[in-house]
Amino acid sequence: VAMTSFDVARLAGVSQPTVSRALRGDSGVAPETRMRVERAAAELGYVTSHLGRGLATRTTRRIGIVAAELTDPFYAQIVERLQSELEQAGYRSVLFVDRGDDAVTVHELADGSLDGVVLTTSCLDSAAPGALSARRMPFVLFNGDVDGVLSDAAVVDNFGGAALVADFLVQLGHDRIGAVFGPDCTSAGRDRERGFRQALAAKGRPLSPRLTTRVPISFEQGATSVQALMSHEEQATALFCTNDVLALGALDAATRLGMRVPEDLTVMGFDDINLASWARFDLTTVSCDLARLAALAAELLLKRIADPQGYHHRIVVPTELVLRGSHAPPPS
Amino acid sequence: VAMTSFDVARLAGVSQPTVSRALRGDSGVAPETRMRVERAAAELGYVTSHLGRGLATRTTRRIGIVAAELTDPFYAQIVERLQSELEQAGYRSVLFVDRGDDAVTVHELADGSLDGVVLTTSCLDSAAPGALSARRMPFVLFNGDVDGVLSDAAVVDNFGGAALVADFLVQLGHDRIGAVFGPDCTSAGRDRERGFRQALAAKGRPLSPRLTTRVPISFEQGATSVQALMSHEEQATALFCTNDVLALGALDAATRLGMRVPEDLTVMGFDDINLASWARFDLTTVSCDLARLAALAAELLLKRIADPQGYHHRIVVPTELVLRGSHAPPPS
DNA sequence: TTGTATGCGTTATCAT
DNA sequence: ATGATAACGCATACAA
Repeated sequence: VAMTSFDVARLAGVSQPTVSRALRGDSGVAPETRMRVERAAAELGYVTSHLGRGLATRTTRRIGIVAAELTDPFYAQIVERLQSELEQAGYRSVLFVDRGDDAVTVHELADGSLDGVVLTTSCLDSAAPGALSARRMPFVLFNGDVDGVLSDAAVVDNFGGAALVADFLVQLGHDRIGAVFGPDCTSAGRDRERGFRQALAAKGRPLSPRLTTRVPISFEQGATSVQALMSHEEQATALFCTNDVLALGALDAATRLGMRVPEDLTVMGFDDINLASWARFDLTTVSCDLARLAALAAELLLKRIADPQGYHHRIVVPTELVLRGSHAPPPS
Repeated sequence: VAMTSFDVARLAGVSQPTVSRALRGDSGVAPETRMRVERAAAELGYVTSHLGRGLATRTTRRIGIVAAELTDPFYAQIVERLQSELEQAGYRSVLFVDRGDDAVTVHELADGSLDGVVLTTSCLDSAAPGALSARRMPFVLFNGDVDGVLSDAAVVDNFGGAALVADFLVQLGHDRIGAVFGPDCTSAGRDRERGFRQALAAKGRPLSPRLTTRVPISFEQGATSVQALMSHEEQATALFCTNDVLALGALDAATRLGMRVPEDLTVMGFDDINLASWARFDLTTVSCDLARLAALAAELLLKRIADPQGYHHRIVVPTELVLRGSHAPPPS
């Protein structure tokens, strides 16, 4: 079932380059010739070879997406949005899963099989962005900044969003406020933590270290954090989890421990992922229009591919509080 | 930053084919030569071109995964598992999202950029499997059969699993049993429905049409189904949703309607996705080891790629009931 | 063990 | 408007 443009050419009675031109809709092909070629191609079930075209054009219409495990609903959601945006622009997505062990090397991304890369898991000190940059490989950072590398980025107002949470909790009257932070190696994690701490400090309510923990991001870690924090004698009345996945885990653990949310414990998240609005969670959180963020990231990347020399852009998407059912004033 | 094996060859003082051989670990290369080549390659930051290699070997080490939207946690989970299995075997995954509009055409899959395809969304009458088969393109069906096409497939015992649910509900004492079925165009949907109906009929409890509905598969559809079914005067006391995503939607709607699960309503699902075990859902469901199913599908596909002429295999994975907290005897 | 020559399937450049 | 020819970057058969 081998099929090349030569076969089509023979059947249509033209030369191979003419087949290439006709099938691509190149101008300067006689309408009648084009017809013949298209008919021949259809008859043979011919499909242009991706490899042949790629080698000749030095382009692949493929984008690498580096994400965490898709069992993390945050990543499932943004990969879905990125793939959709890229597909609409005629690009296919190659999925690279960063399972934390630095297994995604630059070699895999820079073997000429990709026109560009979306990085969604980069830390401040990650090597990939710098390496891609050095190779002139187009890439964009999704909600992340990296030290010392000029790059395009679409990021959330992480600092401001976290500050909104702090102000809100104080306003509700909470005094014993706890927090579950994610790793501080990412700019998102760092900024959310800083925003929260600074806003609390500004209200004269500095965060107690004993009501604070830092864990890898996962549903399970969110759950175990609650168990740990709630075993103190001085229990928090409100808990800020720096992202929704941790918050959902916290809600789950609270349920298992027989605590009522929000009567016994206020839980707040960040991201407003799909699950947050489900009735069983009804999570009060910080929304940042992830769909728009993905669209912006895709757009930045495609612009970079089209114009490798252009100025770099860093777009910040604003945040807002979404009040649902997981918050309340502290129990009296 | 263009870099070819010729550049490496020149720096190492050898011919281009020698570079190819040395870097691939081909036998018959002098250790000292190999050293020189490797050093030169490292110095230049050379990476073998995927397109060049692909064109020469007629192989790409890439697999297409056709799945539904990743916001469906079932698909997020299986794509994650498939990607992981394929990655371990040295293959990368290209993600194709079937958004229901038949947008994934065979042309996209058969342009020579993929060594094989995993189909997870095929209906009984889908065109893709037959077309891939005609083109001798390796593919495997994930939990699905297709009419009239010889193919490899890893499927769940859908019929048996659904029968387990029927027997269990009857045993619990339920009399007014309802069901939310998915589309009957897939073999999984069809078999689950048949298994459930036949097992109920065998117990002398045929399914009442008024307590039955058929909807596309999504969280939202599961929710609206409950609203519809529960507005009858004759309310069901137990509801079988033919997959967990529908069941989670049902739970969500039940919560919104102020119904208690399982006191007022028993809800059962099928698949045992990750979310089913979260405390906030605690869904009683049918488990079928999705991780194993994904591993089997990947294995079948890789075997097919290695031996295109081999016999086709259809592997059926058994099911078992997982009793959690969403079931109870009917309210008296 | 290594080098030479060729082919993989396209697009692009140049003639005609 | 079309055809001949040369890349694109690699692997492979063959020669040395």
